[in-house]
Amino acid sequence: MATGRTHRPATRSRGIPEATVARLPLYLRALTALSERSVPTVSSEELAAAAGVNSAKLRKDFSYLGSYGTRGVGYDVEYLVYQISRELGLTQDWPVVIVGIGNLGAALAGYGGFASRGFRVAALIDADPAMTGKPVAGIPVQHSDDLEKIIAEDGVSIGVIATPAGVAQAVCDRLVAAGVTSILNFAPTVLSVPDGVDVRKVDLSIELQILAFHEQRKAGEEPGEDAAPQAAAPAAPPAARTTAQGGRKGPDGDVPAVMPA
Amino acid sequence: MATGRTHRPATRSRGIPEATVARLPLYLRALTALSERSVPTVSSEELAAAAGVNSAKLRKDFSYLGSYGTRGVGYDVEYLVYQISRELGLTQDWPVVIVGIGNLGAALAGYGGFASRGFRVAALIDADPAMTGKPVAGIPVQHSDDLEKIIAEDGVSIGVIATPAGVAQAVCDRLVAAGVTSILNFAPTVLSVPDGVDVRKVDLSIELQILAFHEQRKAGEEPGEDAAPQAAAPAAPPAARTTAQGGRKGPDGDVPAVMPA
DNA sequence: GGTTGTGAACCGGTTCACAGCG
DNA sequence: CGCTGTGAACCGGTTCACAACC
Repeated sequence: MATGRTHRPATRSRGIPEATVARLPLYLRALTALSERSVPTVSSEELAAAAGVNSAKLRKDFSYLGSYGTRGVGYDVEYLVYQISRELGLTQDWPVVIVGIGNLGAALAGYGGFASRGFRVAALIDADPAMTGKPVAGIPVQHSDDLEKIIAEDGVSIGVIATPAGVAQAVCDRLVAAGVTSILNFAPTVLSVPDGVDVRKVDLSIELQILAFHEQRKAGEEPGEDAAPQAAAPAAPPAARTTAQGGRKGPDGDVPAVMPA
Repeated sequence: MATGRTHRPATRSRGIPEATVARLPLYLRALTALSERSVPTVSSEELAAAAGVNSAKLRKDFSYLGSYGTRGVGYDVEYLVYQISRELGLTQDWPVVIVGIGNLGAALAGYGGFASRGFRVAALIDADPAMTGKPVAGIPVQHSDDLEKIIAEDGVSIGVIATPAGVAQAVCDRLVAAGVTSILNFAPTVLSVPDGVDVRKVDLSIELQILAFHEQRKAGEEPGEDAAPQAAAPAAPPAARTTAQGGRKGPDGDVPAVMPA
């Protein structure tokens, strides 16, 4: 989530927890698969397994949508597919623009999951004049000069930013000014937007770093093998750290005398 | 589930909250930018703004790492960069394999943020023999037959899956069997892995659906009443389902074909 | 003065366990 | 019976606000 608050004006009626909303697409995917196999009903247990969550959580999630199940039986697959789709707003068509048609943008344009589920790539936009007119994934790239016009004409409210980090904020500002109120950001930058605009980010490098953290810990936990290869440190002790870490240090003493040098 | 206990074996000492870990990369990025501008110190307030969080949260996060700040002054940028890097395990080199060199895989291979920060693309792997040997982002693609060998030889512990959903689980299984213990999954599937293996997923379509949910709500909030447009509803209420169980829905059930798939 | 570090209150979300119902 | 729906306990994380310290 980005800056400011946008949510819940005390509207307790439509109050679906954010965590639940984030899982609905997961349930929907599992249900769609069941639907394709013509499975008529599922129990919370089965569906939960397919979605990779536990059944209590799933039932609680569904309870926010209403009582769509049948005790002793389970959930009607088709019915639930429809209810979740509607709740997520997928019964309507969402035109989306992708800005920045580099490797990533091109990959996104061709991504299958994009076209499905009510999302439609309304336009591909790039600042490079050499790209203009070139079809990518069957859609001709348009020049960013026309960004505002494109958004207005197609009534686009969702924008995907796949530009270099350096221009992401500028692109974001233009998108927002043109009327976009939801942004999916692939650029490694923190975007700031006015209230009422939602931003979600997808950041490869952050994900990898989180994995590295756990990976490192796994290595350190193993028997004998001691962690912390402790590479050469960029020598940068805290300015006036002279008097030692007298008081508290960390959760538990951290490494002895943090001194890199 | 052998021990039921998975990760975090009562990690009392090194107990950094998961939410904090997820933010460290963000702080690191902001700090790196400051470092490049030769800024010597930052206050929690400034750094928090740059990272898009609030300062209390940032200070609390840092408190889990240790007392690395100076009261009345702030944090030493270089020192903090080092400490966070070390905490995240970025002071060592992490060889990574990318499996599935389609549009997305190729984009990832060339992604800048990948190479930086201690991650190194050790190999690109694809099942298509026509791809074998072809250089992508300067790295020759290898055939998936050699997956196990590649992982063993390079000591790869992090794998990125960018294959079609249909083969993602199979690829995952092979990666894990070969010794990979952290997986970043771009395929729209729930992967199941044994205990001790971490999986993080990046799912474009889920992100879009979450945005659509909020977008829909924004549209509905404007007027005083929240009566949804309500498209043609499917006849499948749970109540009347008493005996209808046997008569299955069959091919085009009664629900509007909301999605292609 | 300024800013960190942190106990304590608070809040959202998860899990438990069982009542309710088919 | 079996399975859903949900109140209540629980837990992790966020925010508050202030004491500790430079």
